[in-house]
Amino acid sequence: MGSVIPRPIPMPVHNADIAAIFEEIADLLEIQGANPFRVRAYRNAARTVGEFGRDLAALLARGQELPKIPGIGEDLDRKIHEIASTGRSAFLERLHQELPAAITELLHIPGLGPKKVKALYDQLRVDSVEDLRAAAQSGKIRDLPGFGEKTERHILDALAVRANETRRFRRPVAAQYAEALARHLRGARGVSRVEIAGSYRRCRETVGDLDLLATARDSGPVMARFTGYDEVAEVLSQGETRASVVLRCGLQVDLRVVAEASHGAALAYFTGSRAHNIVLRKRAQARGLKLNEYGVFRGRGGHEAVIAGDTEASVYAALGLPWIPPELREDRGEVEWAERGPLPELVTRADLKGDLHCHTRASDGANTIREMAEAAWARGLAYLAITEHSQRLRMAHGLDPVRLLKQMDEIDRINDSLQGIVLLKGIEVDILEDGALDLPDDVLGRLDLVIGAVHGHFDLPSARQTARLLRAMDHPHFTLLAHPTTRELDKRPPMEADWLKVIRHARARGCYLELDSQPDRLDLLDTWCRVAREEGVLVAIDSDAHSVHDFDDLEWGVGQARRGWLEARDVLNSRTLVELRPLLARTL
DNA sequence: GCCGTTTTCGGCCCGACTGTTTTCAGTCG
Repeated sequence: MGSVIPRPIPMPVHNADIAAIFEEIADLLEIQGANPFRVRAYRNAARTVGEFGRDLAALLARGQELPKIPGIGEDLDRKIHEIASTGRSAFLERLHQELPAAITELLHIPGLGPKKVKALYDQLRVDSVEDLRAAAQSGKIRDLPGFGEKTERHILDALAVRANETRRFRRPVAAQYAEALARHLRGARGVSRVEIAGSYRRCRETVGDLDLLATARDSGPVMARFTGYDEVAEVLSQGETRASVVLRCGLQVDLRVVAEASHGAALAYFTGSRAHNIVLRKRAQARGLKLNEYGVFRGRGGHEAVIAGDTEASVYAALGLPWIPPELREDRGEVEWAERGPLPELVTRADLKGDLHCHTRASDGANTIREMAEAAWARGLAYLAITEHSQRLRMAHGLDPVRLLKQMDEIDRINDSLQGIVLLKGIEVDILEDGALDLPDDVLGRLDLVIGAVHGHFDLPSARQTARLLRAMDHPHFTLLAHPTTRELDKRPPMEADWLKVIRHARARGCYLELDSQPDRLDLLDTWCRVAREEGVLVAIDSDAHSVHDFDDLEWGVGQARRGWLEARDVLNSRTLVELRPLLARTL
């Protein structure tokens, strides 16, 4: 048989692919010294497209128009069409003829920006990390104009660090370092408060660095206490009001010290996001005001008068806005919303009345049913669903019908003797490759709720994955889709599926989506939480606890839900047990 | 490249720190 020449199959193009192309165009234009605002237009477009809730290529493939997206004009609209249909951009390919493709990786080395990268390329033909290392090691860089011995050494240092990869820290891990350091700084003389700002305060699932803000009359003592902290491995920079260090764990921490009168403006500024800050500043400018980390000012030159800055609320008020919760500050339309009407009253941990997903020793958990019930009760929960794995997950000791029926009897007995908390009978049943469920109907029908979950075949083509999930939801006893996209941070990307279709199907079938609070899952993702809310599908914020300690993870899930604009009423387990029961009964 | 209750052209967020300079450009957040 002759060899078959495979025809190129067009890869599905996702918003992230379009964003990556725009980001690369921005990098190359910046190195070429293009108009910085043109560069920014591409970067903004990359961010907005990357975060956009609907898959743009899929939209276009169905013959629909692109929705109006702020920052996407005629030209970028055309480029999105091109990338969506071909997976490529002719403009990017033209740029690649002018500059080597690998050169953009040089921009990611700390200390090297577009100007220096351009100089290295023009004068030493450096166009890759390997070239850069060779040039630095042979001492050629120090003689370039604008460079020097220190720059050369910093490049070598950065390349050495790069070998162990700059990593982001999970929020709970960052929390341990952040809280301890903040406590340490609060002990400095003259410090009235220390707060953790940045992406940490915005409840991002991971943080790249920590931003601490201290309020003090005199910055000296707190600066000294910061750089002298015994976990500091290196001081990157240190001035009067600002310093950066790297902790031994590799986490970078930036500290800013401001006066009491600037506390609110500085807290807003260092909480970000950068895109949100830019929107606020433009808004200030449009009102004849100036906003910076010291306050809101009216007037110019030597006649500036401060009109706000001591609290965040005063800053927002000066711009004609209500205070916006940090979790919403991503430039995803929050300022427009704040202007037009009330912002959502975001769900809090205290709103959660129960938890619909946990495991015990019967499958892969560490504790008994009673221990889990008591731990949940101690954390203020009034109901808890026991949801073991099903038989297919042999490794997790999944339950077959016989063991499940036995456990249901056991739950009945324990419920009789429990005070203050009620156990619900459930299962985390495997959704098989074809969308069938891993246990027989008559058994599933006897449970209070059925959580369906994908634990294998993660990489089916999008259409098949979607069909699999829809079929599972069609099952008459299906209640809740667990960790819907199955992503695990640093381990497994979200599955490919038509999530809008999945969400709408959940709505049509009267079932729900889960936000799994485990720190490396935090799945449903924030942007899809928001779509679920808009589509009227309730989200259950569950711990997926495998031990009594894991109920504390609910805090991380709530943070993610807040980033997804969820209010208590959008959350299934904000209901009391009496309100919940009818919602668990499938009627559609 | 985008955008318009000042504008279809001319704007586009702001400040700290470092290193290489000798008054400031580049980088970063």
